[in-house]
Order: sequence, then C-alpha cells, then structure tokens
Amino acid sequence: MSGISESTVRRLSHYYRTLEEVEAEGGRTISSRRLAERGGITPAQVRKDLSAFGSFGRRGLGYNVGYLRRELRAILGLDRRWNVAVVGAGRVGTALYSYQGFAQRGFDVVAVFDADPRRIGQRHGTTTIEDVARLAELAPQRRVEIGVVATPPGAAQEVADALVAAGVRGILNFAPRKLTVPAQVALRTVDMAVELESLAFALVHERRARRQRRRPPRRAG
Amino acid sequence: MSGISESTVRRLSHYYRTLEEVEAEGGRTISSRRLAERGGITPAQVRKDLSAFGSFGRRGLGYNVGYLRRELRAILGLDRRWNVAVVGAGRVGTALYSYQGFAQRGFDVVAVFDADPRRIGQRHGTTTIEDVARLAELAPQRRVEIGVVATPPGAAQEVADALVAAGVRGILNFAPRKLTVPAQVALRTVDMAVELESLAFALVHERRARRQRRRPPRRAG
DNA sequence: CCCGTCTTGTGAAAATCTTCACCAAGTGAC
DNA sequence: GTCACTTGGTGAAGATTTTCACAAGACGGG
Repeated sequence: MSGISESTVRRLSHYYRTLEEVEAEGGRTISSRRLAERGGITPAQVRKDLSAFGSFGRRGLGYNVGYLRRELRAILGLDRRWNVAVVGAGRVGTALYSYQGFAQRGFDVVAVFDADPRRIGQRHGTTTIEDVARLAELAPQRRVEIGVVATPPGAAQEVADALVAAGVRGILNFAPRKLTVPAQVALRTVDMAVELESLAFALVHERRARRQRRRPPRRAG
Repeated sequence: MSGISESTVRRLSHYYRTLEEVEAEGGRTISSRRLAERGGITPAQVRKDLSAFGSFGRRGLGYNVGYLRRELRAILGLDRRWNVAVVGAGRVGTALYSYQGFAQRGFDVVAVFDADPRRIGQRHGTTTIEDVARLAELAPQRRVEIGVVATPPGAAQEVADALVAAGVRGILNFAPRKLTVPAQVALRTVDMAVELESLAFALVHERRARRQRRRPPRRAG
C-alpha cells in the first residue's frame, strides 16, 4: 500500500468511471482486457494497478462489476463526503462550484470566497459568496478539508497559505502558478496554459516526434 | 529531438513562465539551480530538459534570461498564433473563451459553437455563438487548428470526431470522458473528476503514502 | 597568467513505471 | 472427469525517467 504512483491513481479513477458506465448498461462482469480497451491501456496494467490493493477478480471469469466499483469507490475515498471551499468567484470559480459532477461525486461546496466587494453577498443557487477575509474563521467552522484556488495568479499563493492555515488538507489549484505548500498538504494543479502549450508543442513538432498515442493492443496470433 | 516526453514539455512550459517573471523583475541571467527552485525540480532535470533541444547556457554563468525565454517560446510553438474553436458554451466553455491568458499566449478563439438554440446567436464580447451544425463549414473556413471540447460527456466523442473531420490537428478536452482520435491528432485532457478523486485518494491514504511533494534540494557539504 | 569558484552539458547509475510471460484457477461442453 | 479455453495475479524483464557525478568552460582577482 506504500508505493502507489500518481498515474496509478489516475487510472483507478478512469476504471471507476468505466465501471459506472458498464454497470448502467447492465454488465455483470468485466475482464481486464475489456476494462483496458475502454481506457486505452494494456490489460496487464489494469491487473497490476488493481493488484496493488488486493485481489478483486476471479480467474477465468474477470471482475464483478458492482463489487469492483464499490471497492474502487472506497479506495478512492468516494464512499464519504468531502467539504470543499472555492476561493475566487470569477469565471473559473463559478464554473467550478456550479459543476454538477462535484456534488455527484461526494464533494460539497460549503463555502465560496472572493475579495471583490461587488461579488461578496451575491447568491448563486444555494451558495452565498463570502469575503475571503472571513476564510480563516469560516473554513474551520464548516469543516472544510479541500480548498479550490480559482483566483488570479497573483493572489494564489496567499490564498493557498490561508487555506493551509485554516486546516485544509488538500488543494486543487487552477491558477497558472506553482504553489508551495507543506508536505502534508496534498496539491493538484490544473494549469490551462501548460495544457495549451504542450498542445502547441505537439503540433509544431508533429512530424518529428509521433509517439504519445496508445499503441493498438496487438495480440499476436 | 525525437524522444521528448510529455513531462519534459510540461516542465518547459513552467520554465517559460518562470523566465517571463524573472525577466519582468529585471533578471539578466539565471542558473539551472534557481530555475529549478522556482518549480520544485532538480537542477539536473532542468539541464537535461533543456539540453534535449540544444546548448542554451554558458558554463560558469548560467542562462541568459531573454535568450532562453525566446528559445523556449519557439520550441513551444508560441512564436506564432493559433486559431482555436471552443465547442460548448456552458460554464466551462464560457470560462475558457473569456480567459485572458488564452489570447495572451497566442491562442485566438475564432469560433464558439453550441447546440442549444437559446445560446446560438448570443454575443459574448467580440464572439458570437454559432450552431455546432455549422462546425464542418466554419472551422476550415476560419483555419481552426485547435479544438476545445467543453460539452457534456455524452456529446464529447461526437464533437471530437467532427473537429477531426474539420481538419483540426489538436484537441483539448474538458469533458470527463476518454476520447478516441486518430494518431496524428494531438489530444490533451483536463479531467476535473480525476483531479478531485486523486486528491481524495491522497487525503484518505495520507498516513500510509507520503511521497509526492518535492524533496528539498539537499546539497551535501 | 594562474588559481579558486562557479555552472553547464552529459554519460552512467539509480529509480520508477510498464509490459511480458506464465502459473493457477475457473468455466462449459461432452 | 477430462479437455479446451479463458482470465487474474505476479515475478521478471524491459523501457523510460530522474538523479548523480564529473569533465570542461567561464569568470574574477591578483
């Protein structure tokens, strides 16, 4: 249970979603092969990823869809709810806290903060935008465990520090800025500029380097 | 020039941003060490990444900030402009095409599409939302090279196919769904559900696995 | 010019991640 | 029960990525 890589976790997340779909379609069992096809990965990878957490399948048969989904749910920490605070109620922040999938997956936005007086007090659905100055007071009160940084880059580090001080254990950063947080705080960054630039790189260097897409399964014989 | 990994490119993107900042602060030269510190990476990694493209530094001195920035700019394909089409004018799509950094980095949103009749025709700034049915016609006309998928998951693959058919060479996908595209089309996916779930995983397994943050540079002696 | 100090570029080593290959276990037909 | 076939779990091999370590270049002081 000690050496789980970031990429393994990301794949688990994909497996989980695939299982949801297969279950909705009425599938009862699924093999590592089919699970792999749906995600552009090798069957061996699927089995290795899962075996890091236990033996969930049956030889000759595959995995029970419902059972494996529930196991992954627990492994990913989705069998409970998480209190989330969004800081920054601009376009990105708004898109985030009105995002359906958020609540659907167990993430409850219990607070939205902004620094702009024109925004403070506005209601969006059930949420009222609060002054970011009250973060230190409200976040612990509402048992916030995850903070989402959706501020301009200039304010991002400051906000991250405030979130950490308020006892948040995980931060999801959308500001295009590398944040520094203590080691015990988990940090994920979604950096649009990086994505765009890596896309531009791929287009510019298209002819030269063409790896990057999955190879076809290529089952000999 | 053939074996450039995805992670190298992402780091180049960070170096580029750091260089912009340092240049704005008036810095003239920078060592791999300082460049590394600003991004939570090792100096050796910085040098390896850069050396894959040439020799940009001077021994004993470091890198010339302006020169290296311009070189990276060209390497990343940012020394030209890219025509982008955004498909899906919901919250995410809106956040995207009004995102300042987009144009700032050379990405011009020349078309926004949606399928909802209530949205079609709406103006947002200089952009008018067009019927997605006209994608096949308008995208080639406007020389769109990059497509952004910001639709509900159900429509994502269909839209991706349409973009590919319209001659788009790169796709940035925000729908929580694995897309399949031909090998010659570059694809990047930003999947919020995956980010959240990997964050939840980290929090649940906090005590057990605590790698993931950078180690301190630890310079012996 | 020479010496001490700095810093890059880069093979080699180490660490990490992915794929292979095969055994064991399960199924269904007969 | 036996046989042909399927599939998971897993150690080992292979591939990739990161880090180490050091030679070679660059500078400044005297």
